[in-house]
Amino acid sequence: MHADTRQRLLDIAEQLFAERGFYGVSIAAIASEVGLTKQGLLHYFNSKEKLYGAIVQRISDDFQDHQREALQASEDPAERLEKFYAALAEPTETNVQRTRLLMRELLDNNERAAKAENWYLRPFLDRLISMVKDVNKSEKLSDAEALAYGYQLLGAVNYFLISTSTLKAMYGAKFIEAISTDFIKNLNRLINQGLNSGT
Amino acid sequence: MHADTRQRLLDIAEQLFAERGFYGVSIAAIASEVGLTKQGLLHYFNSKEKLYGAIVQRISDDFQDHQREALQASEDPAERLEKFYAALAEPTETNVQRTRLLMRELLDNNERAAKAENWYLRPFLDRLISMVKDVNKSEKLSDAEALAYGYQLLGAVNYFLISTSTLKAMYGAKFIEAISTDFIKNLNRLINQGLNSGT
DNA sequence: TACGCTCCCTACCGAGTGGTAGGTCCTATG
DNA sequence: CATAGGACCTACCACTCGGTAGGGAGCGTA
Repeated sequence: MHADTRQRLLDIAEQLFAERGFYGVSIAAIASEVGLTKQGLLHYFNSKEKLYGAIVQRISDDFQDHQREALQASEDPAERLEKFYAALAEPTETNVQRTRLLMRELLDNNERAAKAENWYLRPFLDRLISMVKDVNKSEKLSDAEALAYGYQLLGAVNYFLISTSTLKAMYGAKFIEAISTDFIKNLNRLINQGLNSGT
Repeated sequence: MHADTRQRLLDIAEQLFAERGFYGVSIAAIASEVGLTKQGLLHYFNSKEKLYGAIVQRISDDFQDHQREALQASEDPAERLEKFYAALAEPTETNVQRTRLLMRELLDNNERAAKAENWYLRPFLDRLISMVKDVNKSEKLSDAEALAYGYQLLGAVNYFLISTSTLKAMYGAKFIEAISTDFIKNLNRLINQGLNSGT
């Protein structure tokens, strides 16, 4: 019961973990933000790791949902890919937040990478590979080529998303908004040109 | 004096910070790795922040040195850009390590972003803008367009670098090596096509 | 010999960490 | 009305954190 408190816990913890990282946030801080004591939190998730894991899982699930939606959004594979990346690049607050968190996960995951065969993003990437391969079937891209290509765009989008706040402070909000526009434009160009003009 | 110990301190701390993040490493852990006590470390850098700052500064300086070298490596602006990104993408251990650390900095910097006008990467980015603009002068790219473009490639390269270890665990080392080859190939194609085929 | 300086140590501090033990209140069910 | 269990509390545990105080060994200089 009280799934409400549980949700709020996840929401706020997600935000804090995204901003400060796993070691940068104490469960006491999270709890107090929700209006609980540390032990109130531990009542729902009996360790810090469990809480963190639940958050990553939730994000991963949502990501795959969005990916499935993108698959059904259009008939044209190229357009599908465009929409997919456009959705990823959307500078929503929660989107930026989650990208930050996943980026941190990717960095921290390095240590425990041994168990990464079953990494939560595996199905996400597998689907990405097939999406890319669908765009230009005549070329018969290998899985490696497709992933290399899809990962470049993924990196471009994610890196830009987590940079915007810093860039804004550096160059001013207006300048960065201009960049955001150019960014998407450029991205779509890369998607279409990159895949249609041979290896 | 004893610049030797100081260097070893910086080297090892850089490695640990890159792997586990600022809050993930204690100065005691760093010191013991070097063969010192915590207080031996504090003799050289009288706070954790100072140590971390020195590391970021050192990386930043080296990056700009490499950038300057790239500028003098070739006469052709496009080729210059190619070499520049190729150098960034080199999967050296130290290169990967430093990319990880800088990525973490970028994530953590969000909180203290207010003071980012003088961020250590500012000159690096400014130079990048002019490098991109040099490639196709006839088009007269705006600064925003140039940065959007340069940043996409920057993100693609950096994101891929920090991902390799996880990807290897997921898809196997052989597959990822294949991707690395395709990655550079693809990157160069993006550099040339992206800039020469109109907005 | 005396002095001061660099390098590095042991001992210690206050604050904060994740987690446990045990209890109280509230509500739903019998 | 009794009881069981979920939700949440206070109090506390053992431990780690970054940082300070102070001292000692080895050195160069006077």
